[in-house]
Amino acid sequence: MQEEKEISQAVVRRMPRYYRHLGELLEAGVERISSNDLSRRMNVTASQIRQDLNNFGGFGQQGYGYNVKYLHEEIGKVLGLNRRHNIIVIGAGNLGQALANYVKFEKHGFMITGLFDVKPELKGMLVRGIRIYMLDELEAFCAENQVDIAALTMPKEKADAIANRLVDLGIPAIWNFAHVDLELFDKNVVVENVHLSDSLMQLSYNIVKNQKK
Amino acid sequence: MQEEKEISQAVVRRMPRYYRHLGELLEAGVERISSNDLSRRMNVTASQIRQDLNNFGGFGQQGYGYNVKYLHEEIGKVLGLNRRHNIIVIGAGNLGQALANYVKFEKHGFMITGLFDVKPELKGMLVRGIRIYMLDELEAFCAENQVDIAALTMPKEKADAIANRLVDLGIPAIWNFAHVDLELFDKNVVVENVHLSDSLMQLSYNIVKNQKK
DNA sequence: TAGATTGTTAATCGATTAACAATC
DNA sequence: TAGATTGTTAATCGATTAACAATC
Repeated sequence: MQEEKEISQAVVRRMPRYYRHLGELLEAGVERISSNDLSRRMNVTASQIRQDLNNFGGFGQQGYGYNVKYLHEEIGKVLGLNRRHNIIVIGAGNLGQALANYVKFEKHGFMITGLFDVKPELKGMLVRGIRIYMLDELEAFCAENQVDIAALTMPKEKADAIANRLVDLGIPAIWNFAHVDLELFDKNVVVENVHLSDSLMQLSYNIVKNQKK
Repeated sequence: MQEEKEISQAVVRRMPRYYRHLGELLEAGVERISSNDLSRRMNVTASQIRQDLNNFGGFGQQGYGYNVKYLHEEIGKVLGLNRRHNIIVIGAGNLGQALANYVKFEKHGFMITGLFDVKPELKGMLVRGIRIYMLDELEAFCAENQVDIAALTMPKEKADAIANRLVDLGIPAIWNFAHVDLELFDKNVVVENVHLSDSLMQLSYNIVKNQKK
């Protein structure tokens, strides 16, 4: 198969933001938009918008601009939002339950289908209709249900072991909230980190910097 | 005052990760480490590590490497972790309460001092000892308590209005979990976005890409 | 001292911006 | 057709990597 030109993660990181803004324009009833108008709205250069989009296809039309509905759909496809993703959440603590309660994800095809924990008192509980299983039921669950993404919200000490157990089960992607860099033996598994502490520290850095001015 | 050389956000984003790894080394009783050993551990180049650190000072010693404890402390100072940051959380829903329950932040000086919501039934409730106030008590609270960071976890429709109210109150930084790009009239306010949906979409992109191979 | 490893300058690489021909 | 705006090539800018002299 022809090797496609690798698209940089810098570009990929920007795509959800385009998708979001186009969704807002769509809701506002805007039919078409030029890279220039979009650039003003998003505070990026028009040039970057055109470059970014052209990594995935020629979605615009000279003299016209971009059709909002069409571009929104196409970016959705690029991001894989045209298919369903089943998510399990490992760790049914506050963060795990918060994720389970977050309905917005479903709009884009991300469905949480199970929560897992080790605390016996949680067994069988429902969070917004989603069942909490015991961690030792994980293998059985995965045998019967397709799982596309596992979100890790357990303490960092347990993250590596469980992550590799998930990899063994053939789960292709990990959404990691545990405060470690996962060490996976299968490098093909996709990992996306959400390190809230790191984010706070960046914020803190910028506060201190700002106060020096 | 002498204008300091601006440090790129690319560098700033990497600092919390250095801090974390040095913390782990410290706990493991490691006394010193060379950029080369650290680079192997973190999967970055030794050259980048030395460049990054030298933006903030010469923390190492030729022929020796870096003293783990010292470097950890210095990066902590760079990130502003040597001072206390008071955080209020706007929106006492699942995510807001999950943040309030997250004890780890306190270790680095980030203290949540209040939650705010509009639902009357939440008024006066405690989450891990932290009180939930009504949103109309915000001004009074800020008059009596120093607030360094406001975390926004309310629905996106309300985010802009509340964010600008916070800016008016002189709060210097916003940790934004609402799914919008905030439009602030004061550009000096520091904003750090945590867009969970965007993160999921990136993950989704990479899953689809991986499956094509 | 000899060996190790930093701090820093120079070289390379990649990402962003500018420019413009193509074309709707 | 004339005007607008894309898609794409070329130029610039910035970030990463390599190299090495300084020095512990």
